[in-house]
Amino acid sequence: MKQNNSKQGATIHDVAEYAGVSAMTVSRVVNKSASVSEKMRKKIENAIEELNYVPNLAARAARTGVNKIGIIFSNPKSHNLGDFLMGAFTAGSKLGCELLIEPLPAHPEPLDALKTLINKGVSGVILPPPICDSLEAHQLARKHSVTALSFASGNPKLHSPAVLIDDFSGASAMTHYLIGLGHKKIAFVKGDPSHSPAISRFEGFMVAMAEAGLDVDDDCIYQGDFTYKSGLEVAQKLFAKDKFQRPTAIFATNDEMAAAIIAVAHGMDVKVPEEISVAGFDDTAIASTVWPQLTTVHQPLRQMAEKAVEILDASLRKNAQEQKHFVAPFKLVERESTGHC
Amino acid sequence: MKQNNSKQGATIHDVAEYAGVSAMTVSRVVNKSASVSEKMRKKIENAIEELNYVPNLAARAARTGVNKIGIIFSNPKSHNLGDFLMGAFTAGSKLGCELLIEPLPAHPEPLDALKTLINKGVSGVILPPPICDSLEAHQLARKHSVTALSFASGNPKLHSPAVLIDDFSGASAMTHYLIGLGHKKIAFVKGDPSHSPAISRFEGFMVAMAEAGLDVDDDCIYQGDFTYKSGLEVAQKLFAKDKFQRPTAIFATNDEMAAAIIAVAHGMDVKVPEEISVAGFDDTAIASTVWPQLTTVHQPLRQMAEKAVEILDASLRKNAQEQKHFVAPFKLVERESTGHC
DNA sequence: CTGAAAGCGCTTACAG
DNA sequence: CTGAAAGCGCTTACAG
Repeated sequence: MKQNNSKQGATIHDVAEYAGVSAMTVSRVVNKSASVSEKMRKKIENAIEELNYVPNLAARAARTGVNKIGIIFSNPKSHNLGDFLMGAFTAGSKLGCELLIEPLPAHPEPLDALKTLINKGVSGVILPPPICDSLEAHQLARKHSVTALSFASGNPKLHSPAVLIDDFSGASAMTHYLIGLGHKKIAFVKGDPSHSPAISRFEGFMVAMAEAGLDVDDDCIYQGDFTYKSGLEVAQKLFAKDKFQRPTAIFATNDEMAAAIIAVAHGMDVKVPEEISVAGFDDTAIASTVWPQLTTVHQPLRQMAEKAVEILDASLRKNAQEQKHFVAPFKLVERESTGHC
Repeated sequence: MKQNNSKQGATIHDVAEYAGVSAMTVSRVVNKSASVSEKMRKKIENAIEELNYVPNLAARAARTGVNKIGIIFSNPKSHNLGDFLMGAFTAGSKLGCELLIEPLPAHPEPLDALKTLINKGVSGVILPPPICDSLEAHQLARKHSVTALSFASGNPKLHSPAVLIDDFSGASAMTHYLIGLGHKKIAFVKGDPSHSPAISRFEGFMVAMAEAGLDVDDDCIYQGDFTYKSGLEVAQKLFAKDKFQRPTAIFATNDEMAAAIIAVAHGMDVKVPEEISVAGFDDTAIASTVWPQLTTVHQPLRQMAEKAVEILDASLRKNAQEQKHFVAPFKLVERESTGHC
């Protein structure tokens, strides 16, 4: 069975011949694995360009072994798993590394998931909240020479790689947006306090309100835990209030809670956004499922996952000169759940 | 950088030596690519077992080229993408084949997605509804000798491979379950009629009702389109009815619509399941997000995706004696949104 | 039915 | 800094 490749693809030898050097030197340039004279590098880079050379990952892997990267994730039912996996696997197949997924719920202790991955021989591992903030996890990884990358942490370790968004600024931007719409009395629903991004988002909200000279009453701050159900409970308290006492906008730390608030509003005949604006955070699938669709802060999970895999892959190669912390841009997504006051 | 493999792993030569044959013959046994005498096969199979031999996929790919499998999917925001990708990539990495994902929304015409994949050199492609039911799509694939697998079609082509659940029986089982709970007046929300599973599910409902000798009033059948919003609209009509005229249970063709119905019920102060039971279909993430959590029919997407990739991979190898149609078992998942009448 | 040889495209020592 | 040789583990012709 022959390879069914339309572009037959140039090999390292084609490049070598074209540039008039040995395959060895081409390999060195491609992998940045040793110094090559400026002159040769130029010639080779030109040949690569000209011949449209792309290294054959399978051949490389046959010689080198595959780079295994572990991924721990907490919630198999989460609404953003699809995006995350898409990004991770896109990068994985581009770079030719093997991805091992380890769901947290399969283990009694979170650290066991990491141990399992280490035993399977990973060279790096992606850690989401809250395990990305666990010192033990980082120590365990380091002990086994496994690079641990904090993913979407609100509080990344300085000495280890991280991919994240600026949660503080994201929340601040959303708050300013609501204020810009004329809202003065804005409620906030906190997330699970053990998740570091929840903290940063809350801080972003508070600081933005202070910047605008707006007070935040204690009774406008609700404690949620990121679940839909907790959003339901918050909404029930919120809408039990007299209409004129109520905040005119509510900003929830994630989309699931915001979606729940909309659901309750719908049932209590409170019009969204006419009577109350509702904003979420993350822009997961549920944000565009519910109606009215949620105004939220988009977290580019797909690109973030790609980047995380790239960083971990690079950290194992010689040319590991990648930046260690990658802060992805968030984006305010204005949909139908928010409006003028 | 050495491969960081705890188990160093036996090679084909180790197996050959252990069995006292040539590597060539081992390869033949492993790949079932040519006939080998019973005696040798036994010896070799024993050696493989004994040495715990697993073929090195990278080395194989270096020689053979990778098997590329295309995946078309319709909705990047769908709630079950995560499960699906997880299964597909699990199988992909186990079998050493490359997966190319092509989102439908990226193309003006659905067929363009397929053309793109064909141009990229896939040997097989996974087609979800509704494109799996398009004759043109199958013809196009066949014309380019690409194997097209229908995924979760309600109406798979007999001559081409398919992975699906028995939607008819799933819907029937759910209907019988509701009837068993004492419900007599059961409403049904149809799905997008261009999706073949929607049809089968409706038929399953109707037949089950007939089997139980229960009438289905025309005004108990609602037309939805699988979206949350359509569920919202159905719910508004439904709950506008007098309490004593209303059905005591409603069965929606998918979870999103069922979730919307619960949301409206919540707001109109109709207790679920005390006053109305709500059932969904698919068991996607949203089913266990909402509260009360949805009683639904679980479709094992992860395993189905794995199977689909396995079938497509096998169809390219010599030992393509796999069954062509794989019907995965559905499961009735009883949660809190349904109860006694 | 079985095997010795050559090669997939790349990289790792080893020389210069 | 550069290259000729050998080898990663497997499979494809080619012989017998």
